[in-house]
Amino acid sequence: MRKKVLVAMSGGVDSSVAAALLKEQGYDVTGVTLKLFSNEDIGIERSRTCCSLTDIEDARSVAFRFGISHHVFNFGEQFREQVIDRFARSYMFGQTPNPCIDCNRYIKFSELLERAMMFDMDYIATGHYARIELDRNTGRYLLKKALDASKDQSYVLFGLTQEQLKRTLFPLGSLNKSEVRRLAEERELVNAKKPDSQDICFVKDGDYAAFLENTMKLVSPPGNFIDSAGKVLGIHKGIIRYTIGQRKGLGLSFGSPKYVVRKDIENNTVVLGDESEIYSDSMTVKDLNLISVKAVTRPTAAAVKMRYGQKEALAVLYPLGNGKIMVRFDKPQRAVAAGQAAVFYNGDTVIGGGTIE
RNA sequence: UGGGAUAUAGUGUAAUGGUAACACACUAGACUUUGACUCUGGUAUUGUAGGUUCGAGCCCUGCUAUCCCAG
Repeated sequence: MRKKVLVAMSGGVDSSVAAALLKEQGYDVTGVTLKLFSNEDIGIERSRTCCSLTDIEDARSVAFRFGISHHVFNFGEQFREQVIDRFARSYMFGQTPNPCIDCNRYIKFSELLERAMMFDMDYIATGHYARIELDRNTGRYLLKKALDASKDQSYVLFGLTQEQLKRTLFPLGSLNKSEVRRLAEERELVNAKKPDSQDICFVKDGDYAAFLENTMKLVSPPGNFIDSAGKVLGIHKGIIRYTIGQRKGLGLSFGSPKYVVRKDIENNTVVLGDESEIYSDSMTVKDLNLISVKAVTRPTAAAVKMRYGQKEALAVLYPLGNGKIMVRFDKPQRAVAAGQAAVFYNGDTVIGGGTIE
C-alpha cells in the first residue's frame, strides 16, 4: 500500500520540486494550494505572494505535469484569525511578531494536517528546507537544520509538535537550493526560475505599517521620541512603525546613528539611544515548544537564534519553572525584540523554542 | 538703534585660493518565507548681487537673514 501524502504547493519552485520528488519516490501524492487571503482583501495585486491566482495556476500546472491531483483549500478565515490578527495585535502591544512562524504553526501544520488526516492521508509535505529524524534512543522526532545551511528554515518550524513532525515530510531537507533549481529545470517546471519569496506575503511592498493602518484600521497616533533619560528628541509617526534596533526611518538627525532601544505603549513613546544601548545579555522566552527533549530541567548550553537568517548566539538556558526559560548569552546580543521567536539548537538539532517576552 | 559675529546639501560639521568632504536623514538596490541590522550606490556649484584674481566656499563691497553684546 503506497503511502499517501498531501503536499502543500505554493506555486513556487521549492514546493513544486518537493511534490515531484515524492511522486517519483512512489508516494501517492495529492497537491493542495492554500488560499490564505484574497488580494482584493488586502489591496494588492502581485505575483510574488504565496497565494495569488498565478501561483495557484503554477501549482496546478506542475501537478498536472506529474499526474498529481490538485486542490485549493480556502483557509482565508483561519489565516485571518491566526496570522493576520495576531500580527496586528502583537504590534498594538508594542511587540515585533513573526507571521511566518504563526502561519506554519497554526495553518500549515495544524489546519492543513487536520484536513490531511480527514482525507486519510499518511503525511503532509512542504518545500521547507529542514530535516526530520526519529531519535531511536528517546523515541522523539527531531527537527534538524537543512544540509544547505544558507537555506535552512528550521527556525520557522520550531513550533511543530511531535505529532506534527511524525506526520510531516520535508523532501528538500538534504538538497541545495541550486540543486532544487536544477531539478526544476530538468523537469521543465514553469516556475523553475521564479524568484524566491520574501517579505511578508500579505503585505504590499513590505510596508507593514501602511497595511496595519489602511487595511487593519489600526490607529497608532504620533508621540514623542525620547532618550533614555526622558528628554524629548522629536515626534514619531506612530509606535507601530518602529521596532527594537531600528535605525532607518526615524527622520531625525544626530551626530551619530541612533537606534530604537525600547517602546513604551503606555506613554506612546519610543526610546532612542546609541548602538551600545541595544544589546542584551539575557532574555526570557515563553510559550515554549520543545522538540528534542521533553523538558529542560537543568541549565543547558545551546546556540540560540533570535531571527531568521542570523547565525546563532551561544548561551545557557535556565529553566524558570513556570514554563519559561531564561536565556543568558555568552556575549551580549543586539536588538532582542519581544514577540520574536527564539530557537535553541544543539548542533544541527532543534532543542525547541519559544517567544521572546 | 549702536557694536560684534556667522551665513556650505533636510540637519550638524569639513575644505594652505585651484574645480565641494564627513556623519545623520532621505532615496535606489543587494541580502531576507518576519520586523530589524548590515552592505553598495545616488542626492548641494557653498544666503544674495557685484568686484579682485588665470582661478574663490575661502579676499573685498552692498543687500538680506540669523545670533550675541549693548540698551
